[in-house]
Amino acid sequence: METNPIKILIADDEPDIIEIISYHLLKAGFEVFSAKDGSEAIEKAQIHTPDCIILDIMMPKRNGFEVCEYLRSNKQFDKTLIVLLTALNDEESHIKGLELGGDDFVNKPISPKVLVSRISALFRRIQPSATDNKVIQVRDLTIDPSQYKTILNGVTHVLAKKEFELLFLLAAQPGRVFLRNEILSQVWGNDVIVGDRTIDVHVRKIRVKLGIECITTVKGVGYKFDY
Amino acid sequence: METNPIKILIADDEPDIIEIISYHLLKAGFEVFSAKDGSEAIEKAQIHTPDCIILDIMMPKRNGFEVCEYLRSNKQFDKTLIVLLTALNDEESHIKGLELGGDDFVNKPISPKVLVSRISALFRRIQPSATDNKVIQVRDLTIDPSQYKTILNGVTHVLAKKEFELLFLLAAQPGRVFLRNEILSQVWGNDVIVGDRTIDVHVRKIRVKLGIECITTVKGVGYKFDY
DNA sequence: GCCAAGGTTATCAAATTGTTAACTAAAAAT
DNA sequence: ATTTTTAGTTAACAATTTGATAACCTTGGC
Repeated sequence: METNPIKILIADDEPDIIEIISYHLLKAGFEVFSAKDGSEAIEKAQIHTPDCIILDIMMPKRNGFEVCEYLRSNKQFDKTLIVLLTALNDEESHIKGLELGGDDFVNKPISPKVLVSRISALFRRIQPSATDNKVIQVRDLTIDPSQYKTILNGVTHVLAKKEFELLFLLAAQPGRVFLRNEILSQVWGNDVIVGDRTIDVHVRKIRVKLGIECITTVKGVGYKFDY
Repeated sequence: METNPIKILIADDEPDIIEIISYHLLKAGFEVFSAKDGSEAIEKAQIHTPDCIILDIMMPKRNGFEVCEYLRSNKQFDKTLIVLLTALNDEESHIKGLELGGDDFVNKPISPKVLVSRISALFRRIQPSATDNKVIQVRDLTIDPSQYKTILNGVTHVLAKKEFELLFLLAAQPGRVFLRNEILSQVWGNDVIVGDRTIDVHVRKIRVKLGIECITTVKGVGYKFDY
């Protein structure tokens, strides 16, 4: 899976702030852009479509509130996190910032580490859960657990639940041999007791339905996905 | 869709804090539960499965960090927002709280209005699809949630509320299989207990009313929209 | 040939879903 | 206020699909 780095734009009129925060963001693995005022922030945002924008509220040209409002009126930045940063420590600004669509509001002075930590927490929350089912793609075979769907060469093959789960288990680690015991505990669960031939029968059904040799028998050991 | 109020659990050993924050949360339309220590927080969390938990860090029995860690080790609370609240104002706690899985970390004293505002911002961010009422258009089928209206091939079909909500849920992510549990919690809500056949009956009504094969059964798993 | 391991098939039981009708509660109409 | 309509739910039963097993077959090694 393609793992482009997460892009963050930081807009502040104090070069020192930009420098120190950029440093910490880079160290945390983000890709960083910067802007020195509100207008530049909008320009850079349009160019790079960052995943997160850190906005100082008091900036020349256009202040943070204005930039935030502009971004939120644009569908392009729907999913862009906005972190507002300010030396003002008043309740009104705080609430205003959040109501304009800010995702976080942080008072200066702020430890760069804490800021990075907060941003990471936001990303963690909005990212689709890591436990989400992942699509397996091998040559012309697609196995999609979120749809319980197996597509071979453009044709959808409908597998029953157990068949699908068995295939998915094996295909998740192509080449690896799964012992019969492993297969039983993963697909059937630990407390279920089924007979010796059950796995074989299911393997057969998969072979028949897909019509390809994708599950290899390893005699005396188990089965592996090999395609 | 499901319009049950958002549930928030607040855990703090100072009754005054609970009272004032509860007041503001209730005023903002949330349903509020409270706990006076860490153990009670966990109990109440298990009973009510709140959408957000506000945890004071310094509490008797189990402190906020411990509760946070416990919640995060439980899949049941995957999607539960955790806001950590503390009078300690040190960088280490702040980072620790976020790394343990907290979604926000707020220093006391905090204006209740600001706190509510922050929580609302978090919900706004994580529930983008829950609030957006987008029209779904697939071939000659239009599903318009703003009007609770389904148009197939120019003809308007009137679906009842639950029928419509079920169809909309599935159609919002075509192809994706929704487990029966997911459907129940999305359309009927977490607290409602309905019988096994209820979903089937509603699916049938949709099928009959629309007269097309748009909902596919995935036996042993759930249903998906496929048209 | 004999044995062990796996393959194949048919069959039956169990699980799951589909269908219909009836009941209840709420909303709308009279 | 009463009746009528509608939506939602449930129960009972039918239909279907899936899963498991037994029985038998095939293959390869010794």
